[in-house]
Amino acid sequence: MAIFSKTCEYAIRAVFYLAQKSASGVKSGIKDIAAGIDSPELYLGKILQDLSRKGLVASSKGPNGGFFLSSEMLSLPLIEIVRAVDGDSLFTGCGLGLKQCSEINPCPLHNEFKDIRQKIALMLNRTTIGSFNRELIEGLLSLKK
Amino acid sequence: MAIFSKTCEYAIRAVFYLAQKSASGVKSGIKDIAAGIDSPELYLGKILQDLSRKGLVASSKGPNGGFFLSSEMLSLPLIEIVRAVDGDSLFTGCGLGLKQCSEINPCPLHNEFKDIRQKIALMLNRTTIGSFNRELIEGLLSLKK
DNA sequence: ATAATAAAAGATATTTTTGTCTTTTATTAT
DNA sequence: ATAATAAAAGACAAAAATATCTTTTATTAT
Repeated sequence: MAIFSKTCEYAIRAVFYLAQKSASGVKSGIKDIAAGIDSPELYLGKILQDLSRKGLVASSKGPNGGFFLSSEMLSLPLIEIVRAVDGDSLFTGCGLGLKQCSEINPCPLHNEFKDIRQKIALMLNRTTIGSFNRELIEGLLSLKK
Repeated sequence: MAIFSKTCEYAIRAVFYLAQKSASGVKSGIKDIAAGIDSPELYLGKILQDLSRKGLVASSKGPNGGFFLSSEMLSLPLIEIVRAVDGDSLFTGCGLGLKQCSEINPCPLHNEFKDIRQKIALMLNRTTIGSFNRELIEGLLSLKK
């Protein structure tokens, strides 16, 4: 198992890609993005449509159109993307899948998971969508393969 | 998304259930276990068969038969179950799904994930299958609902 | 106005995961 | 030996996630 769904992995890689392009004022078509992050083009289209409806990425149609991020979007924490795509089960769900797991009715790993979930949330909260622009532009970080 | 697959959640809950029963020398049938952890009976059968083949749980057929854990099994770290069911992608895979992500070719979240994966592995390494027997017997911990 | 471009939307297909059904095999008690 | 019990195994089914195909809508440049 991975931490994120495949859909969410594509979404995160796509917004990192867009962040880097948007910082220099460039819009990107689905084709570009899919090539840039090595994802299935049409599937990625669906994902970005969804993020667009939710206001986490911007888009414009027609010639010279494409997807891009506003400066406000660039400074959103990455957790917004994860929440939009995978929901918040990663941050609130029981590690053993119990619906009624809670402080007063805990599963065996309740406290252990509380700790781990919190660390994941903290990491995703302090990482903004635009965090890695410099390293991405310099080619120090990879979004594909 | 959850950290573990549903299959793995059932597997962990089942071994915790078995640990508690096995500590008092009792074998459990699939029906018992499924009722004890609120899981689909036949599906759980498959999961336990698999763990049995891999030597992580013991079983005997026929009247008075059932599943149980040896004392060695009781002291195995929980990570053995996770590895057997979900593989080790949780501990080694890239958080963004990149096949070739590594120290020299890192994804943007490489270091962040290294840290988190390590914490998960640590937790699963120091938790043994029998860790929670006392609390389970006393009814302080829940394995169902 | 028209043609070209690119996202949006809806329908469909494939794959993986989860769950069920049926038959077989091993063990035990009578 | 026989019947009852319980796991093992194989085939099948349903649901969810992932991926693709086709048509529509909006925008821009000519």
